[in-house]
Amino acid sequence: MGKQRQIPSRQRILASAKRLFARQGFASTGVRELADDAGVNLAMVNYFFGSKKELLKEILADFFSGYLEILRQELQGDGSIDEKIRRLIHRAIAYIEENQDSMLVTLAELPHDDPDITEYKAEWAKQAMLLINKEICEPLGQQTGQDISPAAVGPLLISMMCSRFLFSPIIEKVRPPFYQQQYLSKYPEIIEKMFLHGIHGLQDLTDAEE
Amino acid sequence: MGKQRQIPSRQRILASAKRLFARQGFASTGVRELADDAGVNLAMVNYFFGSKKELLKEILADFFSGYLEILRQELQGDGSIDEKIRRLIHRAIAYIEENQDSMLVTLAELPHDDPDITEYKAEWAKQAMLLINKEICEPLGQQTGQDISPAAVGPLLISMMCSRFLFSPIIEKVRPPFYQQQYLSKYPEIIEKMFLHGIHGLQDLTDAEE
DNA sequence: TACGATATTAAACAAACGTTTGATTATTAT
DNA sequence: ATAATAATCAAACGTTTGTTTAATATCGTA
Repeated sequence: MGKQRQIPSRQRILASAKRLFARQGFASTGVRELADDAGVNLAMVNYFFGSKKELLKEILADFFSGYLEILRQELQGDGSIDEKIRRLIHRAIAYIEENQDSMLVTLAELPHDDPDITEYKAEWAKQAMLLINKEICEPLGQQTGQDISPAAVGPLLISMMCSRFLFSPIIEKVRPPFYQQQYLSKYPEIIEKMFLHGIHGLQDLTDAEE
Repeated sequence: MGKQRQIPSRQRILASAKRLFARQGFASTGVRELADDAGVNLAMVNYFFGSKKELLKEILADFFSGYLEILRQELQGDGSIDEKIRRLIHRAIAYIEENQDSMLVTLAELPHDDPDITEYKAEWAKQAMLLINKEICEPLGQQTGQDISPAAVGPLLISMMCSRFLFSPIIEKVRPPFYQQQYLSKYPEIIEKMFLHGIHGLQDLTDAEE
């Protein structure tokens, strides 16, 4: 039928889960609906993943580890702080765009205090903040004398990078008059400038590249 | 028993709903659990609100309209753009902090495409973007020559202001070493400086007030 | 007191939920 | 070809879901 025989069932379930969880929420998506969408039998979900919640955990863990890996690679590299931040933002946004659904699932589950999942999130946040503290907050503090908490900068950074994707389902419905195709391609640049120099730093992005 | 007789049932349901929806998610919170938490009979939820979803709608609509009202009052006031933005950010963050649970419910429901609720969100987003375009983007464009889309600025602004509250349930679990009481009181200032001048504009907030 | 309206209650409803089972088919290695 | 392993399937499990109903209680007002 519609189900592509090439792709193994496990991957199809995972792909459907990301899309459905992102659009309807984890709790609002039934296992039957998920199995139908993936074109597999109902029992296959628990066969491959053990339970519905374990499936969610895998989606979260995947997104977490991917983001953390980018954080490591780009922040521990060479160059000035600004250059590091620039690289990080551009790569992270590309990653978020590629894994948009996973990100939406992760973000929607962030405030929930399910004990099974809380540990994942806490461990991830801890490591991310350690990195940001060492590579951004401390160096920046030595330059300017201020001390800013990674507990403020970390959430701020990721919130800024995700903002477009969090609101895009809505914005697309308001298309005329405000949906401008142009700004999408400049999005990473906007976030980079905003994070470094705020809304007054956006001046020099209209024409010049970099 | 534990239920305070002074407060009418309808309000108690609403209060419990905000807290439970924020901590467990809307779909994961059963009507029975909600009724028990509020100390009312199961049937009272549908008696007052019609349905579980209508209850959610009321929470969303309340938060939406409150935010929009602040946007109107502060952006259409007197002063330079920077002053307007400053006022807006400080008042909006206070509002978000007061209605933290409502905000978390709203934010978690943002990406979901339930047709019943989508219209609410779209209408709200449209009006917010109209305001931001007229009072921020257009004036700023005349000053600096650039044109930035309200479809970028609107989501960015609210994402930045909410970042702390979105991650606070997690951050509190990572307390040592990064949870610093100090930064909480400076949070509105941090967001204000970040939005206007980026991370390099944070220098002058350590000692001086304003 | 008696009335109409509002509020509260216990009980029941069908539908959907996540999960498990045991049999059957495919696939792989011997 | 045969045995072992993995994958798929229909069916059923017991709960829990949101909602409704009809009876009762509470209250302000005439």
